[in-house]
Amino acid sequence: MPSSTENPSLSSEQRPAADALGGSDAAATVLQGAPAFSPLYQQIKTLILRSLQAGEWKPGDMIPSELDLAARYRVSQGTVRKAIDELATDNLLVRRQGKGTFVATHAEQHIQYRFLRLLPDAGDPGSQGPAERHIIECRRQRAPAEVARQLGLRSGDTVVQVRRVLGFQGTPTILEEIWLPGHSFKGLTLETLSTDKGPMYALFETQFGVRMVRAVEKVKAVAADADSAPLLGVQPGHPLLSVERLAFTYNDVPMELRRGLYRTETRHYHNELS
Amino acid sequence: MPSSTENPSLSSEQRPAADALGGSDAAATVLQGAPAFSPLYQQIKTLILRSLQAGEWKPGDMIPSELDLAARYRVSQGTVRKAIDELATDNLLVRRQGKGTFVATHAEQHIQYRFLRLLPDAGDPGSQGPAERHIIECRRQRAPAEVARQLGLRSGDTVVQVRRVLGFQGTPTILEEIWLPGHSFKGLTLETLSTDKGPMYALFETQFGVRMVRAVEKVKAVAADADSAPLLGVQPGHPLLSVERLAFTYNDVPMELRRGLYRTETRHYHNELS
DNA sequence: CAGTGGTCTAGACCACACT
DNA sequence: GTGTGGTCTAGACCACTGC
Repeated sequence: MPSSTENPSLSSEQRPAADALGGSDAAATVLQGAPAFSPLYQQIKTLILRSLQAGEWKPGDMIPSELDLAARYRVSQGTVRKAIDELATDNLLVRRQGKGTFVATHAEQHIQYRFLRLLPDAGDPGSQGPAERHIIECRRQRAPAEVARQLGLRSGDTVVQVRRVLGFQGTPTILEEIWLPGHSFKGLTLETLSTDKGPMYALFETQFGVRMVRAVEKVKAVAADADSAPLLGVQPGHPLLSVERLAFTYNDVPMELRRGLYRTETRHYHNELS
Repeated sequence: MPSSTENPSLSSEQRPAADALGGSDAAATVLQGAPAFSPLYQQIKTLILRSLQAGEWKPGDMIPSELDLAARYRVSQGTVRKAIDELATDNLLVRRQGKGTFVATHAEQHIQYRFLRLLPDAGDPGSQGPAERHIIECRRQRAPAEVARQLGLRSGDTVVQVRRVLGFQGTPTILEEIWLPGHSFKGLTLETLSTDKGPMYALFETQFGVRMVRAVEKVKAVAADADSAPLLGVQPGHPLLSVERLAFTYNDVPMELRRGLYRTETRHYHNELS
């Protein structure tokens, strides 16, 4: 135990929360001007987040126990607990009683597609086996202006473009166009994608160290055009769901833009509101 | 109020009620079969929920302070706190520091439509003022089989059917068909609906004591049919978003079925995934 | 000022998973 | 049994709101 002067009323100033136990300490940060009050557990949350970004703990790994972290950050278990709680509700960590707390991953999640909201109208979702996948193409090119804008790239930067079709029980159902920053996805090839089984986001984690954390989608109704229609086996003009997804890594950095066309004759986009 | 509000029954197995928790219990009850362990804060949550359902505290009301509730249920403040925390993340309660904890309401929420996910493609959501509303009809009838099924009614029970159009800046955009259990919405008329300003869900709260708590939606792409097209000012065949919403009150009781057709030329259905 | 929710601590004990 | 997360308590103090 360090200096017995660990007095309980540390809340008035920002606690440095010495990262390693090495004890850089006592350097109470002075809150000048604007910086609003930030509770300790928020600071802990940020520190944990930083370790996640830095790859100190990788997807699927178990992170140190609450007591270990409490010792490391020099706070009580309850404070660490609250930080982890929030990270868990954000789906960045997964708690498992009796075992430990783990870094969330897109692999090993018994739900095949974590972000895909398309469900069959009837029957349970798991009943129709995995989707059939056909990669149409995978090439590197210069980012179109709109793509660059959404991915936070400079217009002209290299992106990887992937096109593929997903089918269920022999019926082509989803046509997707995916753009990824070339810089972060060096070496992604059609070969890689075609060979791989399992969710694409799992591949991104294992092969490129990129973990998608959250996403926003814009959904519209559109008519199938001459290009898309044959790939989905419908007539031009057929109504399709257009789903544009922007997915983010840690720190709200956009890392993927995905434009999908969904057939919804026997499936629907499912959403829960509260 | 009279002191009749005594401690409603907590599961006796783990809580000897008032006495010191020294070691007096150990009443390791052998409940075999189903009844799994239920933490105290969950029981508290259920009790609070019950009070909400019973209307002891109405939407907009302030509920008793944490310390009051802790005394009432004979538990610590922390336990009440955790119960309230969960109810707050479920959007059933709203905490306001320094003021109190309040029952959530659809009125007074600066967001006009709590469940409506349709946003303009560009510009901020609040910029285009309120929607223009036209009630087409409001009548009582026997529930079609499918409607009855989803609302948990017997086929043949009375339902209120409402049809209306919402427009933005002069453009009809949403055509909705709404079914409500007749039993819970006695006295709902076209007159009432037309006169009222503000969200329909707010009206439901104030006039009928029905608070919608959560909802699930099924979204599809469809083609405008001959009936809908003129009401939305589009050609038959025009692609529209079909949004079927089932909304629930407390206790997951279904209370509204709503089928909407959305024009999405300049708007999109927005969704956040995590 | 008093009252409310919000943070933090320290310690006890319970439930669960592995070995 | 040991180690993990999960629950519960009691008490202290902080931050915000309104009288």
